[in-house]
Formats: sequence, C-alpha cells, structure tokens
Amino acid sequence: MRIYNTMTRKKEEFVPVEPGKAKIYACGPTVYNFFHIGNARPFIIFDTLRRYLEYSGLNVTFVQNFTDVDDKMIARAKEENTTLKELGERFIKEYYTDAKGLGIKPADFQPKATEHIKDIVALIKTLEEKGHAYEAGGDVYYDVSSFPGYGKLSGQSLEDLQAGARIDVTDVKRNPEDFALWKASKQDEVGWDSPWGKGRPGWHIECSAMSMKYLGDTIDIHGGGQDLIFPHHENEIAQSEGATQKPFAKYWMHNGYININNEKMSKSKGNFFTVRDIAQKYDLSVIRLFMLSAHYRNPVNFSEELIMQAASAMARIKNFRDNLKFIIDSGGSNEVDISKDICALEDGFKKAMDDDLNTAEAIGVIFEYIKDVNLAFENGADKKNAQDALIALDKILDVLGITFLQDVIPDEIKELAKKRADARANKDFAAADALRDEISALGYDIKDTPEGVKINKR
RNA sequence: GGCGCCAUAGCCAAGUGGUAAGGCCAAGGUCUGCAAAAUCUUUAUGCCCCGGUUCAAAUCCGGGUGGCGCCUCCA
Repeated sequence: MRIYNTMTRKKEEFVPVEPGKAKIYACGPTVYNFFHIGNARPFIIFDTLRRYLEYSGLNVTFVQNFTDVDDKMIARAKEENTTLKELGERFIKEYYTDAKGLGIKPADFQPKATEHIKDIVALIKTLEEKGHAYEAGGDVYYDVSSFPGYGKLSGQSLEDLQAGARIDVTDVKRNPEDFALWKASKQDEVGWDSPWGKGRPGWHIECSAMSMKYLGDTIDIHGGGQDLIFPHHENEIAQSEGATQKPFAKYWMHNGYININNEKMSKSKGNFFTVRDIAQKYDLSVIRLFMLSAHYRNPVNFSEELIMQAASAMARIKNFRDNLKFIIDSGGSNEVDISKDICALEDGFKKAMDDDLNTAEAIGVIFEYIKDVNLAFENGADKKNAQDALIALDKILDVLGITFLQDVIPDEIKELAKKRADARANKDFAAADALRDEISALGYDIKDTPEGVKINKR
C-alpha cells in the first residue's frame, strides 16, 4: 500500500516498523460538545484505514484519544455549572452514540488525558532534564530553539514562523513559538499536583504521552485533520523526539476539510452541522458514504443537496442487496457465472485502496460490480449465485464500514400485500390498486415477480 | 510576509504521460393489467486560461486567472 506522507509530501510505500503490525494514532475529539461533520471526517477516514489494514492481514493497534481537559472544557464546565469530569463523561457517551451511527468501530485504546496525568508529568520531567523545557511561574514551556528539527513537518523554519506569528510575546517565554507543556491552575480551577505546583497539561503533550504509552516510541501512522499539522503535530514531534531521540511517527496522514460554501467548517465560524442534527433526517451511513466518495486529502463541500445525492447512491446499493436477498429467499434456477465479476470487484477494490486509500475509486468499483452483476442476472440467477454475489459485496462494504440495517417488514404490511394478491387473483384491480396505494403511503414499494411478491422499504 | 492546497459535464467526483471511472439529475427503452419501484441504454473530441517539453499532456514544466487553508482554539 502507498500512503501520502505529509512529512515528505510524497506517496510512499507503507512499510511497518514491525513487520505484520501497524500502529496508528489518530487525534480524537475534545469532549465539550457534540461533534460536527468536519470532526467526523478524520474519525471515518482513520476508521476506514484501520479496517483496510486489518483486511490486508496486518495486526493493527489503533489508538484515538479523548481530550477531556483544556481551556474550552474548563470554560464550558463553568458555563454549565458542572464539573470537568461530568462534562467529559457526558460528551464521551454522546461521542460513542454518533460514532456508532457512522459505523466507527471503537479504537483498541481510547485513553483520556485526565487519566494519564502521571505519564504526562513524567514526560515533561524528561524534557526538562534534557534541556527542552523550562519552568516559568508555575507554567512549563517547551523551548523550540532547543529542537533543531522544529518545523520539519509543516515545512517552515523557525524564523518564518516567528515572522508571521500573531502571538503576543510574553515575558515568561523565551521564544514566541514556545508552547505550554504544563499550565498552573488559577485559584478555583481544576488541577493536579506536580513538581511545578498544581496545574494541568497543555494540549499537545497528552498526545505524545499517550501515543508513546500505548504504541511505543516510534509508531507507523499518525493522523488527523490538516489543521493539526501546525502547531499540534509539529509540537508532538518536538516533544516525543526531544524525549526519546527516536523518530516519532513514520507516516503522517492528514485529511482535508469539510467546507460550507467553500469555507472551512469550524466551531469558531459557527458554520457547522453536528452529526446529531443530521441524524434527525438521514441515516448516518449516508454521511459515511458521502465522506468516502471523495479522496480524503481533498476538501469537500457540504450541503443538503449533496447529502441527498449520497442518499440516492446509497439506495442503489441497498436495492441491489435487497434484490440478491430476494433471490436467495425465493430461490431462482438460472445458473450463471459471476466469478469474473467478483474478481474484478476484489482486485479493483484493493488497487484503489492501496493507492493512498482511494475510497472514491473503490466506490466506483462497487457500482461497476453492481451493474455487471445486474446484467449477468438479467435472465435470472440461482440461489448460490446470489449468495456469492452478496458475500463478496458485503465483505467490501464492511471494510468501508458501510452497513445496512436489516429491514423488517411489519406484519401489517404483509397483511395488506396478501389482501392485494387475493384481489389481483380475483381480477379486482380497483381494490388491488387501493391496497397498493395504502402500502405505498406507509413507505413501502411492492413488485410482482414470477417468484412472488417483493416488498421493499423505501 | 512564509508555507501549502484546489480548479474535470447541470450537480458531485476518480483519473499524475497512452486517448476522460463512478454516482446524482435528465431523456429514452424493458418489466407490469395500469402505475410506482426496479433495471438497462444514452449523456465531456474534452479537463480554468496562455505558452513550452513530448510521437503522445487533464496529467510534466513556465507564466497567468479564480477560490481556499495553515502560521491563534480547530478535524
């Protein structure tokens, strides 16, 4: 598999640090609110990456953290007159609800920052000992000038960064680009005891500490949104490599943004849709298909029109599966050979995914498969054909994390369908049409076939 | 100012040197007692513009135009 590495700005062959294994760390949510679909993109992308590497036979360890202490968390808890802990627990629970709807499997480890204070403090102490960190008034800062590689991920020199910096230079920092590893708590703020007094970790240090704790000093893939390249990931490199003198991550993967009217969706701009809101109106598997319909590094616009397009595309896949299930249930007799089509599906899928996780092309391969199998089944198919076709498709859909709920046809609908069949048998078409309209009004489509009556949920 | 991304049909979107995947919409056909649904077929001599390299360019190089992002919390 080839992966685009932000560090080298090239597609590179993926060679794991340890043969047969893949260690992945993806930056997770700050749990002070419901997450929006811009946040959802990396969750879906890296879940798909993880599934594909597992499908490829690698033993994957996947870590995604929860940031449950930072300025926003503290401000929000204060606003809502609650504790940091309660706020975090509440939105972690909500995260799992939305993630499940989007087909995101829980990571192997989902560590919380607040449960790793000891690891974080130990890492800061190491950095202090090695001359990368200094204390200033209860805060501890990372001295970027002590790390020669600073800027290598974002492609910026320290001078360039300083020239464009919009940060106020404070007296306590040695360089304007120095960032906080540890922040002293204000009077009534939450905090943990440390060698520098009561305080809390800075944002960047938690990812370094938890990545190294669960995955070791050097991992294979570190991922997140493009907006994390600088400063977050740049700082992680400085922290981890400053402490270990070993490479922190072999491959850096960054997804593009979700835009609204070509502008980045972000909480500060207020132009966002939460996954929770969208779930009111659409099946979240549609959002997943929508996300995977474009290459992960490209920006994608979001609008209701585009979601409706994705919903129609989703319906096409669903119809195909329903047709296969109908053949399996009713048992056809016309044997055809679809082994070529199954091979084309599997080969095409692998080829697409091996090329820097090209899910857009992979989805194209699925639709070509649907068309080819439909053509092959034009004059009917037998039960085994349909089973083979369904198993092959579902295997691929599972790697993409696109799942379908089993439609249960209610007895009420079955009853109406039976009455209609009786009316048709008696050539009472007026009654049959009335029953058909009734079924249709309840959201079901009905079709007469030689094998029997087929009922589909719309 | 520094670093970077994007531009392909009415709407989305693959395609990084060999003659434009796929989806949505639309039109036409098939099936059906009629309809709906389903399904099939059709739909870019051309990929923002101008030069260049090449037997060959959406793709590589140079120069424009338009849009966006990071350098401050952000996925």
